[in-house]
Amino acid sequence: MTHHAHEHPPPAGDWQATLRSKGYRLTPQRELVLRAVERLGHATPDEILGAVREESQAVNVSTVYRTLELLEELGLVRHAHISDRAPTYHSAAAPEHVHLVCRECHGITEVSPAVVEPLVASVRSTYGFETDVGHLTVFGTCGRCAS
Amino acid sequence: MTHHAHEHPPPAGDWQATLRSKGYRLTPQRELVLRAVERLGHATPDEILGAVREESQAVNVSTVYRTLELLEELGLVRHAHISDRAPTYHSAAAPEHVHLVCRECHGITEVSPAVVEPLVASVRSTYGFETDVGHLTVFGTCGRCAS
DNA sequence: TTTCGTGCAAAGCGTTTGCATTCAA
DNA sequence: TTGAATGCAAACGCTTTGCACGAAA
Repeated sequence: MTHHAHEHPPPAGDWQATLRSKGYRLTPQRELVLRAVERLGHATPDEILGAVREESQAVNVSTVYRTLELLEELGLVRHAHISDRAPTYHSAAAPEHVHLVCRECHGITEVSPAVVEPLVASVRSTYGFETDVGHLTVFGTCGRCAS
Repeated sequence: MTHHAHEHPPPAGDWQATLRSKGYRLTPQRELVLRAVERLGHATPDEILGAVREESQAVNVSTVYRTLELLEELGLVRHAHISDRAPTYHSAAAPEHVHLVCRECHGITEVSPAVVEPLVASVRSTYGFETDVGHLTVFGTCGRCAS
């Protein structure tokens, strides 16, 4: 039996059931934050806050942080450390991917998890280590900047 | 001709020449910080500060930060993001390695760069991307915690 | 009605900066 | 002697927290 970092990515739209099933309440703020994360793609807490505020409703910073933490715990969103600054959040419904981040131009390339499969298999068999592929960020220099 | 993230790891002990050759001054603080990084292995700026302070000489936090930045620019030290908190620094003289970090027990396993070679080769040929192997941190669940 | 969730404001942590002083060259 | 490096203290960016109020259930 194999292990995966996140075994049950909940179906999109089912977030209401996911919240309720664990006894959490359904609030407009939680919906707004989740929608913003889905819409923005890779966004920092601050960007999410900005997006939510444009969306007519005022939400507090601390609510954004608390909500992101909750949504991540529920497996609805995920985060990765793409810059040396704030982490970025994206929907767990989005296909899992690895980030290539260029140190020079700060460009981001999303690549298929297939690329890291040999690595995943290797550390699994050697160390029993289960890689969190969606969280993986590879730093380096992109093709344009390397030349 | 192959590429490496850092082609000229300066010989240990040659840090004085490395500093001088670029017009930087030799100060006791710089020596203390470099020695602390080499001694501690993987240490945060704060831990480095503590270690230096035990070593008899008082050094300011800002000097530690400025020195680490300089030493990294000179290729004498390197950093990786092992926790969600502060980065850790280690000597560039140490053999390059990849970090496996367990989300549950926070244990760190150092593995050979050979493990990521397929990944490195793949993104190089597909995207022309040159991976900074020494900076790579793989998050997941270690064998003990997974079982 | 009863908690849970939120807003607010303050504090927290890690890091950076401006400026006067010190010291390597 | 002189300018690079340091110490100090203040500010910074991002995140967390305590507490009173508000609103889901």
